[in-house]
Amino acid sequence: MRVSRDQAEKNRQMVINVASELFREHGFDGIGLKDVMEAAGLTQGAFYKQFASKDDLAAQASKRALESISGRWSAAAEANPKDPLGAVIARYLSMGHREERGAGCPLVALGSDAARQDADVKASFEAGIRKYLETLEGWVRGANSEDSSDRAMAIFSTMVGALMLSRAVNDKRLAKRLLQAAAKSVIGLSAGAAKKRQPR
Amino acid sequence: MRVSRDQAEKNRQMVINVASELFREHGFDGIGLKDVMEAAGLTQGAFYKQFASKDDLAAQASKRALESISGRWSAAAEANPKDPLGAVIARYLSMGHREERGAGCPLVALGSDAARQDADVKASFEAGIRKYLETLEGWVRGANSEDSSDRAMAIFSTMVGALMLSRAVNDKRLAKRLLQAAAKSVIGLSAGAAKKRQPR
DNA sequence: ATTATCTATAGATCTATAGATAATGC
DNA sequence: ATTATCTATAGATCTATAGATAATGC
Repeated sequence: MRVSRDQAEKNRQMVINVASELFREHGFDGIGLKDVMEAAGLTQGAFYKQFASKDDLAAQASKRALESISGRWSAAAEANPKDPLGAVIARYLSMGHREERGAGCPLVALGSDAARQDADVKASFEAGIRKYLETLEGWVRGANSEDSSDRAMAIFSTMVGALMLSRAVNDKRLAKRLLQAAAKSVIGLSAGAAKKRQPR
Repeated sequence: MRVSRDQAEKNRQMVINVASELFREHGFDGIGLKDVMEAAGLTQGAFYKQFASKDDLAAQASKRALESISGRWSAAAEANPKDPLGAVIARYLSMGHREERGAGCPLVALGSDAARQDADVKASFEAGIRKYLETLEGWVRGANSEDSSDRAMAIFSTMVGALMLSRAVNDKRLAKRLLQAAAKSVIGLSAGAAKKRQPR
């Protein structure tokens, strides 16, 4: 029954990966440890040698999910160095992303849930959010660095909010309009209509 | 044990009100019917004479929560007819709202959860979202009606997204910056920098 | 007579733990 | 000898139902 340390570590990673998907699909409270472990090819009993608690797994799975999407942004940006933001929003604000909860942005899939979780889970989310903001800031033109930072935050909020709203409605036409309106606005914001704002 | 029809209806309304708060605080899966009924001053057994299922209550409580916030927007707007949007975002994008999950915007508190619920719950959310967008559209200046509609959607997405992100992080300073950056952006968007867009 | 609410419970499921088992690592 | 995983289970909790009770509504 015992497996090698190498295999044990691989199993642990598999559990985190599987959990990062299942949590995004069903919420932290919507899926049990039994289902997670079985999806990873193990039984429930192995769980507590790998993790301290369900909350512990939630924090690690959140971290993994955020890193995986962060990786996708980098890839999209590299594939389109002239317009990285355009490449990212074309995918992020798409109906495809709307319908792909388990593999999509964890902030949208679990953002409301995260607010109710313990500090460790929130720490995973916070680290992920900082990372996204940093990346966006590099893609955005502002009057100064504070302005760029504000702009990145507004853009990110718009993206996250639009995708979440699009998933909360039944009507696909409304969902699509929400995504498109957000895309239009984000493009406008990134171009930088830095009018009133003076450097300090 | 039996109460009058009048009282029974009052009890039902009380359950919906209580549920609309508890769901926002703990999520649809984070609170049991026993706790909801007890918070309403009844016992668990009375539930199924009042509602068909937990999903049924979720749909009705969502509707109630969205209507209650919608009412607050109207009140804020009436109190400040010269700048209704300003009045609403001053409250919506505040740290006070961030810390008041149970009584705050249900889209932020339950948006991620709503995506996983049945069509009835989503219908409640959709109706609420349409109402907010309609209200916002009246407060926004656009080059034409389609443009106003797009603007309203982008503004609403920004507000919802920023509040959700602010709740998903531990650091209150970052939370506050997210809310302020969103407020700044929303004010800019509502003023209407309708440059490139020509009427059709 | 009807029925809103109560107590009690069925049956499923959830997190976490205990002890057995069998393969690894020394 | 150690330990990763397994089977089994404790104890709590969840949704939903059944039957009793007592007040309403006719």
